[in-house]
Amino acid sequence: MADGQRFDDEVLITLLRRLTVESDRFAEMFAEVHGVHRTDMNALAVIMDAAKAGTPLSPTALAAALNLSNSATTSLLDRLERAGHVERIRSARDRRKIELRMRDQARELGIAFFAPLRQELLAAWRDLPDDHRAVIGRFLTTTIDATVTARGRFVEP
Amino acid sequence: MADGQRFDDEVLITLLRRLTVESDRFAEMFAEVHGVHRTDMNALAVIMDAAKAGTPLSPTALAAALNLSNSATTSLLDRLERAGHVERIRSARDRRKIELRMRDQARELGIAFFAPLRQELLAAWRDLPDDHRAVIGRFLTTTIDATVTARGRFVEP
DNA sequence: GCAGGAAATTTCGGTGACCGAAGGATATGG
DNA sequence: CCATATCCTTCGGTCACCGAAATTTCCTGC
Repeated sequence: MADGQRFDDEVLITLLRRLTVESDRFAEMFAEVHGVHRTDMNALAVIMDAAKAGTPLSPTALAAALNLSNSATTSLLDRLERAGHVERIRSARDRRKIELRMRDQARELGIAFFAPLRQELLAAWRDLPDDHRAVIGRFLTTTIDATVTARGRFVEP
Repeated sequence: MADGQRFDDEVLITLLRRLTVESDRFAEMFAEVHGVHRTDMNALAVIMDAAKAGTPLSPTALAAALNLSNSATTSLLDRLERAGHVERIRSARDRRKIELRMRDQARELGIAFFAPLRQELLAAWRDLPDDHRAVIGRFLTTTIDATVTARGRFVEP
């Protein structure tokens, strides 16, 4: 019965909405289980991305990325430092600046976060042939672009 | 150069993550522009879904759906009622109960929320043939299921 | 038909994340 | 060196949220 379904625009939009809602729930549940806030998870993700890119992150840059005030970012970093996820290091060249370094603990938390989801996703996609992956990849890319564009429309319509 | 890209598991996971991040940002920005909280948006979505299903929603059921305490839900409903989005109606049969009714204003807010995004998405998908839509639809469905399963693994592993 | 308990919601007091403004500390230009 | 800018933190206040107690209404056994 399932295979006969027509995937018109409405159905795709509904599926997209369900996907984002479920992803959100997953992240929220994970944060709750591990006793951290959603904001903290997002902050760790930003810091981790910066570490991957080799760019040491500053509190101000983090605040901008999270759309958060500087003062709120200070207490966020207090929390993360107290929990042992992050280290504040005064820059040697400009001693006003602070560089944020992740501790291994946080990296392990990130892996623990994604491992179960990752495993399920890989299993779900195991039999996808390359041409289907190409279709899906282009779909995701254009959909991401559309979302970004739609957000831009609000800021400067 | 884009068409030669290989969409292996890693690439798809990255795209999926970017998609959820961008969707989140879109919702957050919309909430901020309209002076409501994220929680309020989620609450309106739940209430709207219930209205579509024809099931009048109670504050307690809303609290459960939002994973929120009853007292927090009370003040949330105070906000929504004060803003004119929702109406509290005492149930005629059981006068302890409250039924939540959406006002047209909130429905219009929801439409205003989705309209720009919807327009962009439809444009992005305009030329998708049916067989591609089927591939995408199955992908989204299995991915949603995988996410739900992964969340279940945490609760009772 | 009424005492006692259950159910649905609200009120109350307290906690903590967040914001804006003011306050150091360090760097840079004249 | 003094003035100004930059970066971060501290401070006081606001508001969403929580847990527990209070309120209103329903239901059951006697």
